[in-house]
Amino acid sequence: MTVSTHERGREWLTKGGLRPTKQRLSLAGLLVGDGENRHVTAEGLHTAAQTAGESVSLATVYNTLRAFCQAGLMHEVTVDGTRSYFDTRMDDHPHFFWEEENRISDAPAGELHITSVPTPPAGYEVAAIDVVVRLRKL
Amino acid sequence: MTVSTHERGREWLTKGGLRPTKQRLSLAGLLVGDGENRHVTAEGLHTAAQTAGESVSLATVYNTLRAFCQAGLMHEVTVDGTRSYFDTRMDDHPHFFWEEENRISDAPAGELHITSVPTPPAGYEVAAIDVVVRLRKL
DNA sequence: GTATATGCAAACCGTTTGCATGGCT
DNA sequence: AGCCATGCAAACGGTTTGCATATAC
Repeated sequence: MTVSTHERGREWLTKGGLRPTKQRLSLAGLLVGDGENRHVTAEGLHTAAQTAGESVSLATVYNTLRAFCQAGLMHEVTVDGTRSYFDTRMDDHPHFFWEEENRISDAPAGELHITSVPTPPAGYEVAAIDVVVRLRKL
Repeated sequence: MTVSTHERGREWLTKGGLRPTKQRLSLAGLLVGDGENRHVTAEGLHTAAQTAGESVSLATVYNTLRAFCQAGLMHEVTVDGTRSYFDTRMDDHPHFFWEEENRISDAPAGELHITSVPTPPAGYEVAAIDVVVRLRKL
């Protein structure tokens, strides 16, 4: 388990052309170690690292997440002005935002379809379409 | 012009059940005085008020925008973690986000259609669907 | 008169940065 | 050896808050 987790993290870093330092391996392991997509906040990932006994400073978590995004390994998702969310899944897809838990997750595939994307104004292109489905407890 | 601007602002406040103080009338006039929808940041509205010769403190702009939202007169739009945008148009509609100008506007009506909204998980309802089309200069 | 809105400045919170130290290749 | 990542703490920027004053009803 630990072995494959680390291997996966290491491969992931290699794919992004990033040097496999101890902290990056720790964080990469937490993010992609089990092959699932993950949605984290910097704070949350920092806590997860502490809990796992890894020593990574909060500043490094921020820097590392930024490096992962620049390397094309992750995605920043904006759903709430007060926090940044980072997603390991790279294709453009809709998210659920659980308002009372301050949490995001992928919206079930195929349940939301966008037809007829707006024509961008002259001189502009559509960089991405962010879709956030806000969920509220009944 | 000035007269009808003020009247519109006053009516708008009344509709939200808010006391028509001098500052609220100023801001309401700037927001809905010409009957158009507006997308503002707190900072931007504050500057607009200054320019118009109205004296409103930044804290009051924030408090007032929050009051307008709570009263159901406006909407907060999240497109960028670093700033809050407020929209006078109340129906659920997609936005353009102009990345290099840090500005939002309504996406042209009818050009984006969402079919088959995701089924909310048991115990939850869909509060809103936020759609942001990010535009980048070519 | 009473409740509520305003202004100011200070607190706040998530995020970023400067700089010295330590690790990777 | 040289470059780059890390950690810490301090700076940062947008937003909120506490408290005294002023205003609407």
